[in-house]
Amino acid sequence: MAPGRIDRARIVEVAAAIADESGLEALTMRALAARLGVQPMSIYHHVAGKDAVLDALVDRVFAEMVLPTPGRAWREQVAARTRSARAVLGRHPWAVGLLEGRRSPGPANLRQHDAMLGVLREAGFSLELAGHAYSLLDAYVYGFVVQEVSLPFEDAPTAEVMESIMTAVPEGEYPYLVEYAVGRAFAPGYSFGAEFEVGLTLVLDAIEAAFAAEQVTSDLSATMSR
Amino acid sequence: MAPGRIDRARIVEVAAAIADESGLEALTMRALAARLGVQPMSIYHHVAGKDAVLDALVDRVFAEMVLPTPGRAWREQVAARTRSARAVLGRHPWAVGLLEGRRSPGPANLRQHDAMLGVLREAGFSLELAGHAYSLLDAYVYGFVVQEVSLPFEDAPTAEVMESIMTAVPEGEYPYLVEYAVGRAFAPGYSFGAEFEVGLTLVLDAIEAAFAAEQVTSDLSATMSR
DNA sequence: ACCTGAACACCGTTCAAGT
DNA sequence: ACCTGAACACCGTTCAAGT
Repeated sequence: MAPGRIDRARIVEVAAAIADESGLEALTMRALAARLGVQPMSIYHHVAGKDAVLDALVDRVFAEMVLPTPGRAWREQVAARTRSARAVLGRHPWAVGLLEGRRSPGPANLRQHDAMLGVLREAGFSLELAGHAYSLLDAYVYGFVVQEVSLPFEDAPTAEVMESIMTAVPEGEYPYLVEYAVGRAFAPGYSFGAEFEVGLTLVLDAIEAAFAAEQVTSDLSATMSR
Repeated sequence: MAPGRIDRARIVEVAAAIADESGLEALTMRALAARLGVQPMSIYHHVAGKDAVLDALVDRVFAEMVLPTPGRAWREQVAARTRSARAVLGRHPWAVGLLEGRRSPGPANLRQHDAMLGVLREAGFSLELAGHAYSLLDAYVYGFVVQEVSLPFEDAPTAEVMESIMTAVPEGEYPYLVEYAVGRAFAPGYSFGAEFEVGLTLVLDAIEAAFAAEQVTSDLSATMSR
């Protein structure tokens, strides 16, 4: 591509690269322009402003997630898309913060919603229960990622980090927290990331149970109306 | 208080007021100073910088949440604190966005963690299961609030909003989403907020079942070692 | 000890001008 | 049609100075 030739897609692509590499606060219109080899004002010829770039960025993230496909094994489809969503949001840790307050879902976001509802509906979920299930699953993914990106350390804490945290805690102030840190969170082999599958299983179990209960009721009413 | 006399507590209090009234983007050091009746630079005498103000702001939010107290009825205690967390985060919609990437939990945050783990441990949860349960519950609350603050409308959508959303959607692109909107989300009486209790019940049911399963195993091993 | 004035190195965006 | 230069009204923060 010739320098100075830019379009909407390229702007969003470069914006994502900057955010991935240097964080959201490094993503300024001026930095974006510099990386595109163009003056800041040129960008405004292709997008309405920074907010439009951020909206597009969020939708780009949704586009990276796997789309579930309807079929008999709803649980596997839903699990796959939920794992994918978590992985994608983990790869772009700025994305979940960007989500907050952004009230204009893009096409990729809508497509995700549509596909998830489709899987549940085709599996036989009522409209109500499909809504409950999707809202719970999405809340879980978003919330888990929020937790992950606000851990006081990245990946596993080093011995020094653990030491500094423990000494910073006033003696006896947080007994259960200390018990948990010593006995589990700071124990060798523990990683917070592994909690994801545990929670996902609990959530899916709960949804499966609710679905089973619904099936029983609808079978019953079908029988009764016969 | 005499004008020009400021301290850390007052700075954080006024910062919260600005964010509540006008959003996070309105919270600038200069606006904060103006409202405190002081020059911008005076603030730096009491806090390290804007980041310290934001950290304090987050902890102020945690301090607003109800603290669970240990007791026999763990499920009620946990439900109460989870509802309280959701209500508080809903009252300060900027808070959940602030959480992201903030890796220095304050005392009120630690106290919340400690109290929740305390309730579960005193009820007989193993360290592992207490961790699973708390991580799931917190993910649910954070994620639910993220969803709530990124709905395409505030509270219930007006007829015009619904109309404009529906006409903006390409014909037949999102069949399941349209079905859900027409049949449920835009139906009279529906409010997304009500999904919270449904999801919370599912989450608590799942935790209760896991706890029961754990009790059975530990009773069994107690019997076998006799 | 606490507050201030001036300044620095940034922002996003408007507007009028270039080609 | 697309890009630019200069400017405006902001930011957070440093530094040296006041009281």
